[in-house]
Amino acid sequence: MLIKRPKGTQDIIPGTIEKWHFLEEQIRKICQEYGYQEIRTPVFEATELFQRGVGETTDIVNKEMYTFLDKGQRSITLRPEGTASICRAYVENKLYAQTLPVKLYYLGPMFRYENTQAGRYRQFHQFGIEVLGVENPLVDAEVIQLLWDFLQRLGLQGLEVHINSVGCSHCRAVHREKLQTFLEDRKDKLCSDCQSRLERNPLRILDCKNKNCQALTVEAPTTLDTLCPDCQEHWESVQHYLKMGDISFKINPKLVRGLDYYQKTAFEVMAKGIGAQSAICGGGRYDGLVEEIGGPSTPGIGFAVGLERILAAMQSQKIEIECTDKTSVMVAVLGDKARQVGFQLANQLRQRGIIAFMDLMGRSLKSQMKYADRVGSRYVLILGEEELEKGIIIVRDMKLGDQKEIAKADLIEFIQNIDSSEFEI
RNA sequence: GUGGAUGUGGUGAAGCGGUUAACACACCGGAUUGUGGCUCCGGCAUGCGUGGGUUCGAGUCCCAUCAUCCACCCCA
Repeated sequence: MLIKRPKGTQDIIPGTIEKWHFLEEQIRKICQEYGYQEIRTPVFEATELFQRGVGETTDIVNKEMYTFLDKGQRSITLRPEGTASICRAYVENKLYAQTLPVKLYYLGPMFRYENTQAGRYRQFHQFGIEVLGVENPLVDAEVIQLLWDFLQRLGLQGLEVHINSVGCSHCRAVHREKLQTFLEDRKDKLCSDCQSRLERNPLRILDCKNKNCQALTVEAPTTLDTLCPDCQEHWESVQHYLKMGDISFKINPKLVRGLDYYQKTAFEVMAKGIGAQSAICGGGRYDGLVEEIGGPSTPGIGFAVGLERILAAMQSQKIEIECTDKTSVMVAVLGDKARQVGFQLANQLRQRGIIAFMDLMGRSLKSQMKYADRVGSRYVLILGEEELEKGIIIVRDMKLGDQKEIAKADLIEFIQNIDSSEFEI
């Protein structure tokens, strides 16, 4: 093997692609039901978009971006997530001039330069939704509701929805100070990562995985402790609506998303069965992001789910994705003349919307039968010299193991109206 | 970026210094003239990730390198 696929990428081949089709169908269906419209943005953007949008202090921007210079010396980055691009598109296409809210969904590949492991890839796929223009906490609940609904429809069990409020920029500033004061005394005991976080982004210390740091932050002030009256009201309202929606959620005051743009509501969904990874979805509110990108002050909220992780969770829970094979017709021929007639026949069948194909390998009749069996064709049309002379075609039902002679002139109609009872003795 | 495991045909895998690299599945072909699923027979690795080295001799030992998987960090 001379050339292999790049690390962390995947070929989705027949046998697996059906699962993706199924997921994609479910996504489109539920989004339509909730009144969301699809948006497609480029898979690469100006690097600056993510630096500003996702945030300079994040891991994504610091170490995970696929960045390169194009031939015009522009710094380009393969999108590591969807929200920044969508806010950019919202501003660039002046969607804010349309009836609000703007409710969008997207589906496609994202890129992050990381070392791979179970449930983690360099090219992976996300489905996400974004609602722009709504401050009302009702939308926070609706977004989580859609998410929950989606996951339930897939049949996933044992999921945990964690939610938190990280407050607005005002309460964040208050919290930041309190937290820094609190941690200042214990600075020496923090891990080296957290020591540098203390200055740049102390909030992230709260969800450090280091056991030491976790112990140190047990008593630390959380964002929930320092919410301003507005944020507090919003937070309570979100919970109220969620309870109405019959969603079981856990309040996790230590939940801090890895992206800088989140404000107020933040949430994650955890699942088992995807290796050391557990998050299958993350989301939250990003009220300042559109403005940051140069648009009008616009509230926003959304989430993104990892499709590979959804599929992994489904597989570990043994949730079968049904792939119904459509009935197909295989045209088996014997001899050159028959092949030509068969070629036309297959064409005619396809014109009527029937799945029909021939052997392309020049196989013997026996092998053609075998092939039809392998690929699961329900019917085989057998056409040889004899049949040509008599002006008939043999129609064999592979499932019942019966066959019938049909006049060539009647064949198309016969296949179209086929009913397996025709073959029963 | 760091650590661990593994690398033999399409797949799963034997082989653990010595003639032509087991076996199973898959695939292809055949078992009297034109018919699948069962059975039987036959075919299918000039090579054991790659490059060095040790040795009379290496898939089998040593070194390097690459790749894959898993884990840390973080996230989808």
